[in-house]
Amino acid sequence: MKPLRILVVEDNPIIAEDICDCLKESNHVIVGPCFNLTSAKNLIAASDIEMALLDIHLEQKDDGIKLAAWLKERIPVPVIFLTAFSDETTLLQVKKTHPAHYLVKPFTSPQLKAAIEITAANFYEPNMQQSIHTKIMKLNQSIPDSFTLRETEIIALLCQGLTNREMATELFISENTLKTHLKNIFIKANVNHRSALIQKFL
Amino acid sequence: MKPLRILVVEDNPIIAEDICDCLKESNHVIVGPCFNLTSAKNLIAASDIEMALLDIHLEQKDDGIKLAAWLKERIPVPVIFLTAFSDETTLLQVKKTHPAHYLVKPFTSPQLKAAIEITAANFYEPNMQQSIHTKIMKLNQSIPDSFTLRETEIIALLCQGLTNREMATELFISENTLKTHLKNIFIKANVNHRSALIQKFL
DNA sequence: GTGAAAATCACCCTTTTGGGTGAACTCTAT
DNA sequence: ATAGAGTTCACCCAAAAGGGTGATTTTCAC
Repeated sequence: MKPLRILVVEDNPIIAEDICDCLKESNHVIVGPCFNLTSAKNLIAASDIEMALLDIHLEQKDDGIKLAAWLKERIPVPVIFLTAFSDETTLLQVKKTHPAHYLVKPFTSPQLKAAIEITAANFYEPNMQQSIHTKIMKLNQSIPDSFTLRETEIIALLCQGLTNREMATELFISENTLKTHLKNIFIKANVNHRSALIQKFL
Repeated sequence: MKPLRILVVEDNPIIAEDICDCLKESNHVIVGPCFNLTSAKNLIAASDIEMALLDIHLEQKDDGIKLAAWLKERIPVPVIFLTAFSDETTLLQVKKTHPAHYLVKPFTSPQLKAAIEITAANFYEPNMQQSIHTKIMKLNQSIPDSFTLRETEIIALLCQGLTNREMATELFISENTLKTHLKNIFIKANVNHRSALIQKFL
């Protein structure tokens, strides 16, 4: 897989070393390691990072969580927490930051590697087609008149930013037919142009 | 947290028992446990599940992955893999299914609990979406000619599915001016219609 | 086999968008 | 002061999309 620039924030030097060794094996570029909030923020400002491995307990008990929240506001980057804390209170805070992954210490090198791989795949190789279908199905349950199979296909293509002609070609139907479907879709989704529809699904 | 109906697929009875004990502690409803592909599919058909804990190695080495792929096509449900396999080949397959979490055996009860909590939060308490402005800024770094302030404003509105007239009204400028901006945006983003633009950002 | 739903297609007409050109009027940094 | 970037606006034309009506064929459950 493509090497990523990964921020490492871990105040225990021994664990930090382990993490860095593991990252090096996978050919990732380590940003850090750093040991507290301020140096982490400086590092983030200085380098483009693509993933963050954060320890929760730094100077304060919840610094890692604060950092994750701060990061979330600024850069769209997946966060993996690495922590010994799995108590209810911590978890409640953690959940709010919607981390990509959560590793409870002690963890093994394969666990870390797997977590990084999965996270990277979910974040950087999203399966667009799939998720649109999923969203349509979800919406189908809440809408009185649900979409037919053909209609969901068309919505999926539409959400990829295709024009009517492109979609018609893709589906081997005439542009007129496609427009008919589109009209029905708009009525069901209660919108009157494609942008609004895309906005609903994407 | 709200109890979830969780499908458990694990062919090792001892581990299955451990998992179920852990789920019971957290007040979740166990669907299963079951031990192979077919019974899992039957269970899924019979009951509405809200999460799936899948062992990868069932009868065949990759049954869990197949099940996850099958599930993904049908029901929008987060999947957590529980497995001893963390080799490259397995991981490659796993990544394609975009699981919510991945636990390498042996794992502890707190690890499992944390994984479930995080997964549930990510899936059922959806994260506040990254502001479009943030995404634009991110894209700005990778684009030779970056967007101006006014342009980012317009992109943000466009991504909300507004028409030209609506955007012009919103920004107190004429429709012609808006169109000029839009033209520039399209050139910079290298697209030739709004849907493709939205798709790029949303 | 019948009826309903889904999918296919053709017109027509209006509105919206996309794209080209040209031109002011701010700012701001040199 | 002035060059350049950014914002504002107008006009024109062509292409695409939206919306209405009507009709035929498939498909599938009853």
